[in-house]
Amino acid sequence: MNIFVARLNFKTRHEDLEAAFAKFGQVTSAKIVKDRDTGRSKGFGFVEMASDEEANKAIVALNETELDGRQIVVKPANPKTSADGGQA
DNA sequence: ACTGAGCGC
Repeated sequence: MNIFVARLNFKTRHEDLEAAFAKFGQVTSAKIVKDRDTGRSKGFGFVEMASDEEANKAIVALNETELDGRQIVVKPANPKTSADGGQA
């Protein structure tokens, strides 16, 4: 289950997401999206969990909650499929 | 160093 997390604190790290979601289930992967050129946090990230149901309740549990001193938005992530071509 | 809606190389 891929999870999209937005409105993160700019100093929040990937391990912070992993720790936050790991409290509700097993986190398979967690990543903070940073700027490719400067390396600064874009303020959002992605979390992948092994259990879909735990990920789902983790979303409703961590959505609009405070993380690292900032309220975050947690939603199911969209597929990375592009209109040009990618995943079929 | 800063900013604050939104989807990752």
